[in-house]
Amino acid sequence: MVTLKDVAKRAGVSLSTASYSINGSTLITDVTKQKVLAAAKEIGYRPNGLAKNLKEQKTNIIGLFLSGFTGPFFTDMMEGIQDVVIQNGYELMVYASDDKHRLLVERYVDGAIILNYHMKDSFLKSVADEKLPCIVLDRELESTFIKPVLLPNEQGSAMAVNHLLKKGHKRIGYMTGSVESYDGESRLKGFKKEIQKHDIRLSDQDLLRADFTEQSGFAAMRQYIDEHGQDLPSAIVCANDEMAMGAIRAIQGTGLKVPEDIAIIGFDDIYVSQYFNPPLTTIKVPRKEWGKTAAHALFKMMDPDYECDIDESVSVELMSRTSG
Amino acid sequence: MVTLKDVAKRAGVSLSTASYSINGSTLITDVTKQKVLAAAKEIGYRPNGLAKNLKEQKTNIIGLFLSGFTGPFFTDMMEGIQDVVIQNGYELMVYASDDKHRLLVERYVDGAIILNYHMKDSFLKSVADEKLPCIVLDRELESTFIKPVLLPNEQGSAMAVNHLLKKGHKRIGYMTGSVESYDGESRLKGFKKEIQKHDIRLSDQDLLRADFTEQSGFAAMRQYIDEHGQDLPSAIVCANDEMAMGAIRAIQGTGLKVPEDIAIIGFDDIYVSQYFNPPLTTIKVPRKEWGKTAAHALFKMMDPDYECDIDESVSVELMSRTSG
DNA sequence: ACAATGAATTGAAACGTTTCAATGGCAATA
DNA sequence: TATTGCCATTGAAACGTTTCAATTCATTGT
Repeated sequence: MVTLKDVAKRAGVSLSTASYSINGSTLITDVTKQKVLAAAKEIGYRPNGLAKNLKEQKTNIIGLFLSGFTGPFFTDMMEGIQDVVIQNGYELMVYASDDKHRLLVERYVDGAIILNYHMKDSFLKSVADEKLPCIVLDRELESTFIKPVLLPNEQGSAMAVNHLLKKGHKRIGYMTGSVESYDGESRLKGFKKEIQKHDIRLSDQDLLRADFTEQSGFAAMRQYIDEHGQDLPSAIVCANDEMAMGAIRAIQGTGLKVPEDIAIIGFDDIYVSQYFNPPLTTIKVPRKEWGKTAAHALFKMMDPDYECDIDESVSVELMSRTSG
Repeated sequence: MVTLKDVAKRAGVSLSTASYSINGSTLITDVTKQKVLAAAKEIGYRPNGLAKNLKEQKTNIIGLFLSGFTGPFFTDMMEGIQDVVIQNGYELMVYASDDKHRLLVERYVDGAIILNYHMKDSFLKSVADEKLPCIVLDRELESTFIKPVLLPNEQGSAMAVNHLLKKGHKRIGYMTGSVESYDGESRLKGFKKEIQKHDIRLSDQDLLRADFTEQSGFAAMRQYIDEHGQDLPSAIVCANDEMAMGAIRAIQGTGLKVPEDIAIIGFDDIYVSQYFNPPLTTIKVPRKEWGKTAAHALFKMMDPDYECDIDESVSVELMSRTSG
């Protein structure tokens, strides 16, 4: 491996001069600098990031920690984060883990954005510190070195409920996802709150549980219809679009019509939703903006004087299409 | 920052004993080991990955280097790669860059999978070496430390052409993406080859160029129809599904019908395609398997004795739906 | 009782950088 | 000519580990 030492030897200067030259210090004369640069090029020198990081106690990398790459939801958000991170002279590295979270524990990053239900609150608290501030996107945890940037899930659910009430629905069901998901649980909470607010009774029977995938939505709905025959709500709100799509397919499969027999509202407004048949009424989440906001918040933690150009807070919007 | 030194001091042993204990060496007695582990826990010791990596000249990280996170295409592939990488005791880190590619140059990874048209062949050649083998997914470059794992694009295009010929089409157009894309160009090449093989004339006019996004497909098609009025091919093959969907929307927008007036075939079989209206006929790319194959190939380069459990080669399949 | 064996522990070098502090040389000033 | 001050360069320590080689110490065999 070609090291700075080799470059220095070749250029006939000391190690430190070589280092200064490579890093463009003003101390070094141009002629020496050129000599070093030429030598580096000749022997194909590449700086060793690991050594540099060890010395500087800093990687210039921001980590995005996910529980998995699955689902169409995250790419927009990554783009948003990436934009801001690059703009600040850092790199973004995306990482999915369910167990040891090594890259976080072992300080591979200068800051982290967390959207990973596999990480326990206590784990995050033990890991976040001055040199490694964290933004959490999936829990309400807050401390000196941990700040949440959350979606207005409850508000979104309320929008969906009100939309349906306005259309005259009297009995509204809900399909929720896995319990581990913060977004899932807070969407459910918002739904229940708004239902109560309007003095509507919500029987346990009308609360379906699936796991956010389309398949699970399909299966849950199919089973629900099998069990409760003709005694169905006239509308169902789903905790995400994929389950909504699964539910719709299940309903259609039994000969019922959406939205005529059962209206369905989703959440997220993923790309497919507008093309689905029928086009999905849903709560739009501005994923890219969410990512940007998170990244800005992170840089603000890393540098209290940091100036965000645009720090929009995350808001949510009802897309009224055909399905509900 | 709590270091191993602190742990050693606290446990009343030497630095090296502490290190051996943490790493579970059999040399150390259990009682000492426990003492060290307890001390580590008490003061909240976390190993410093950077220091470790520097010493070991190895990160246990595999990098996936993309040009961007955009588009629905990549998540499946990431999953495939992730599975294999984890299974081998490594971590996967995903990274998008268009310029300096720092994480690759500075040896942050032990191996790399490349799908990034921003990286020049010469750059890759200069960067790949014994300690950093590369799998390329987007070019035919091959050397001792670089191996390609490619999609059978030409074969896929041929399938599409033959499918259309069998349906009686005599004049088939093609919508291609940006020139930088290997997949795009080889799909085009396969199309031309198969067309020639059947002695069909392909006028330049019937070759549309867009940039792989749905919008660009829409725009290109719209303009094409505006310009060439009634003189249209009866079928068009598109280099990916997104453009196909854009093209279909443009066609439908002028009152024409798909597939009755113009048949459309896409490429990739992204998730949306089956739900599109009309459901998209397309060439299915097994993205997850592609990822797995690439990862296996990489580990084989990193260790010639590496045994893959399943090393399927990548194949492609025509999904005959409604659009073409 | 003493050397030989072996196990447990430790000292110290190394990984490739950055950067502080020290050095050397040279021109300008006195 | 001797002193000052500046500038370019260099030596050496440090970052937190791992691991080879050396050391200590108890145990065994003779």
